[in-house]
Amino acid sequence: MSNKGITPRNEDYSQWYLDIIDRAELAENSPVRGAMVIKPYGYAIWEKIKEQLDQRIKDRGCKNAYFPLFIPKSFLSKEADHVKGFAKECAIVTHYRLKEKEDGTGVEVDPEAKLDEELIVRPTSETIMYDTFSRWITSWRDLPLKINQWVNIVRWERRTRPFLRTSEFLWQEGHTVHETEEQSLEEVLGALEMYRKFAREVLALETLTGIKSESEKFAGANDTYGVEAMMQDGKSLQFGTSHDLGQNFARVFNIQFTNKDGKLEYPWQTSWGVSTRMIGAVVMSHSDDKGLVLPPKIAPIKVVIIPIYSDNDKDKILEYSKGVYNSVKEITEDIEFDDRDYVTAGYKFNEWEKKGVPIRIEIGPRDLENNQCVIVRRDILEKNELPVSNVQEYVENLLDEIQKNILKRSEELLVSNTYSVDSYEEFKDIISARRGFVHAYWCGNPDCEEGIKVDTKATTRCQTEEGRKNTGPCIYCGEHGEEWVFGISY
RNA sequence: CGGGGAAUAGUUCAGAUGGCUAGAACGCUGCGUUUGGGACGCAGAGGUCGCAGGUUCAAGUCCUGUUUCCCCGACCA
Repeated sequence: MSNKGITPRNEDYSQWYLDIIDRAELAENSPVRGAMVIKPYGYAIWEKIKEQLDQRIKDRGCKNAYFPLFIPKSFLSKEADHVKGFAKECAIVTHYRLKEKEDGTGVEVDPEAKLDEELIVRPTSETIMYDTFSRWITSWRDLPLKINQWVNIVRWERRTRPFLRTSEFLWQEGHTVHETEEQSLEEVLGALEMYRKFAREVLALETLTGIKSESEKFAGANDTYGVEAMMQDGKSLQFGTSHDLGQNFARVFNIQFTNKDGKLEYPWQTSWGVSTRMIGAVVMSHSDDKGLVLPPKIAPIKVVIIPIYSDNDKDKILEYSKGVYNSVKEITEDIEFDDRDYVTAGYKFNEWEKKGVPIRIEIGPRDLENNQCVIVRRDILEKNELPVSNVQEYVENLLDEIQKNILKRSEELLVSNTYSVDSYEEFKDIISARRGFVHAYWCGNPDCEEGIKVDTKATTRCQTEEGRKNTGPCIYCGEHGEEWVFGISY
């Protein structure tokens, strides 16, 4: 299918996903919406992301583990606020066996095999992990405990959108337990900062980080912090969170430890996660009319080499370009040699651009003659001729340069779509005309927040550290308020 | 869960007022010519028109029911 004429501001972003996802046809009558198949190319992007983030998580002292997919219903009943946030959108296992239908037309659920206690397919793993933690932790010597897992989770969303909201998705969830409140707060902010830096350095995304309002925070947390990226249409996309859980879960799951003074205490906990939504953020932030633009650090294929030949010079050109291939391969393993002879060169150019491959090297008769090659960079689609002797060094620098340039564009997008307003009129004008991030004063009253949402569709995205210090009259009611960032969220 | 729309080839769709032996584009297969920006010619394969009833000499088209999908809200990462 063609993807010609896609504009970055076109809200039908699903066109950008053609190379990386597909849909699964699930059973008839299934209420599951938006079942997502991640294609090999899309999964390779995820593996790149995963590998680099996993290293950073381990550098923070976390160890990877795996906890069960199924959570006993009673676990979710323990934390009242927590269950309020998830109970309504869970998949529930009620039976454990099928049997053949008597008329021989297939299988049906065996009514004899009803579970005494239903199992919930994890929407997040706090409860199942903390039940175990209560047995792992007895002494201050067991702390801090830092556990991470890479798993799938299920949330029975009423409305799904490819990559941004699917009923099943992949993520990483980190869970830490600490002796003191200070240590846990340090962890919450540390994880948030890890995400912010990861977004900048690997995904080439400038983000806004800060604390969430009461209505936006995670059910069961004292405070939630978020990582917000800005899409090209000015809408905001939250792709990561970090929660200060306080002692809420420790109390209900009875996690206790004996401190250095011999006293029994509840520890302080955090949890934080990012999901496949990150891929959505990358795609929607960087892509252009020709397709994806992937930052080199997460591109499954960083360089593609396209030999251009006719029958009479085929062997010579293949041999020559293979030499260039071998040379570049010393820099990166993520390289593709596209010698398919059943599609034309123009078709290949287009195809690799659609997939967002950062660098393309074209080699044809002219290059063979001049001992050169043609290098095209995906981010700005600039074409250069280059002596083959310089290829290695040039490619290495260019990958770096592309990564930096994409980040720079992301920074500029965020800066140029960030506004400060004092009046509600001004607020409404900017939100409706440009969306973006709008700094404004808000008194903290949920009614004002809700009123603003009803009027403008904008919600509080987060409050930055400086924002807390800036005060002024609430744009909605005029009462004393602090500065918050508003935006329209995906 | 509210409000709209749609269901016909692998995909996107066309088939006013019933006449169909159901089409197009792209994709797919074969042969040949091509290959520096999505190549071209020729030949082919591919559909019980979402499902179930009904009206009619005749239903993709009209009626009833049903299911699914998409979009917009509410809810959420």
